[in-house]
Amino acid sequence: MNNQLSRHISSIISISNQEMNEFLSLFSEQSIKKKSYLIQPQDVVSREYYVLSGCLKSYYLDVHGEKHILQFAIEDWWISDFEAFFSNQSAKLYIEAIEDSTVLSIEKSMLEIAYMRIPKLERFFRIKTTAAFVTAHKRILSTLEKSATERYLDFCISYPSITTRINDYHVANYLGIKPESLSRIKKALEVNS
Amino acid sequence: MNNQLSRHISSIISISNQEMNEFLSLFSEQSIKKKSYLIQPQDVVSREYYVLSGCLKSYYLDVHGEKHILQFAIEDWWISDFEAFFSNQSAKLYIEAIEDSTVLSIEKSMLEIAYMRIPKLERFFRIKTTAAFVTAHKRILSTLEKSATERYLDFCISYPSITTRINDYHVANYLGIKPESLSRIKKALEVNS
DNA sequence: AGAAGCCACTAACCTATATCAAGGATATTT
DNA sequence: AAATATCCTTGATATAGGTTAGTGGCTTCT
Repeated sequence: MNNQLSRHISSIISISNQEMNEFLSLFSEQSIKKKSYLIQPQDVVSREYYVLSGCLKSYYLDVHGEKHILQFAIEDWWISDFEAFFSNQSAKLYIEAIEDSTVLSIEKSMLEIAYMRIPKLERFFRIKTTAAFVTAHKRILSTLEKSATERYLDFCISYPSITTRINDYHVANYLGIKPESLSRIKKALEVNS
Repeated sequence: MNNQLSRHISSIISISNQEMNEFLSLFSEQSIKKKSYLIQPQDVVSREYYVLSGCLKSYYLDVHGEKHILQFAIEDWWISDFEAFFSNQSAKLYIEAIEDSTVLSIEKSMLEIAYMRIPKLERFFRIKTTAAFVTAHKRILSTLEKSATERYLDFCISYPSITTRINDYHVANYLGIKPESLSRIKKALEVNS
């Protein structure tokens, strides 16, 4: 089936070819055009997505109309409205493609069946979730401790492949500052270098 | 062995008495006095902790000497320097008791053995980690979207049992503001109520 | 009970980032 | 290539929260 996802899984757990094929058969592939949505608020979130190519973002649109980006996802990353997916709530987030993208997705009920048939998958997703949890904690610490300038520099270092692909206002939304402020921050950094 | 932990586990997965006892036997119990530490920076973090009673916090002390609280933990919560624990790095965080507390702890190598003998535990910790991940994402959104006043009110609603037990400067450290600011915020809230 | 330290509050001033407004630069579409 | 929409930059002004400093009231220890 899909080589990219199978390599991704094999890098974390060992699993027989038969089990791998059985699991991969539960995924379906879809293309999504830039600026269109995989998920919008109120949707039932029955799927999580694995990115084969392209770039997407998940964000919350607050009552003032401000976007707040929770995560970006490029090749080999997983994305969904995880709160809604795990808790069977309706979506609060948008998942939007910021480049033409291709994703694989699996439905929650299929995933539960897979957990029963192939218990090792619990381990795979436990380890993936643990890494995501640690990343989220790092981001919390970063916002508590650091100035917008420092967070911008951290972002550029942590996600160089994303920084160069997306517009600055996405980065500003992620950092929790206004595009105008990011512009000023970048200007100040140029002067000092 | 320990009833409290066994109830906690049984609320999430079903597991035989024998497996439960085998797992619980891997934990050791310890008491810890208020203001003393389970973990300090540079420590090897080989254990994660389950709180039986009391209250602890995990925090990062930045280069300016500011504390930034990542999490509190009261009865039935898990706490550790998870980044260090999962990645086998030395600690960056302090875990400090803010009340006299009792905890159970398990060593990482023991946990790995338990995963092999009782694969259902992968499921238990996957589900716990997923919940923690979702909580962390909510906190990230909260800091992106909300003012300090709103976050303070959210905190009081989300963790009423913690708010009443700890000093305000802990809450300020958690919210990412100064105790002086929290004091002003509380005063402003009184006037408007 | 007295001393010491800790914690909450207040006030005046300071700074980083937001807000509002406008213009210029780059992409994208036709 | 022109037209249009997006994106970035800049300036003037506003504001939330930080900083510094002082006071007084609690705890906790002896």
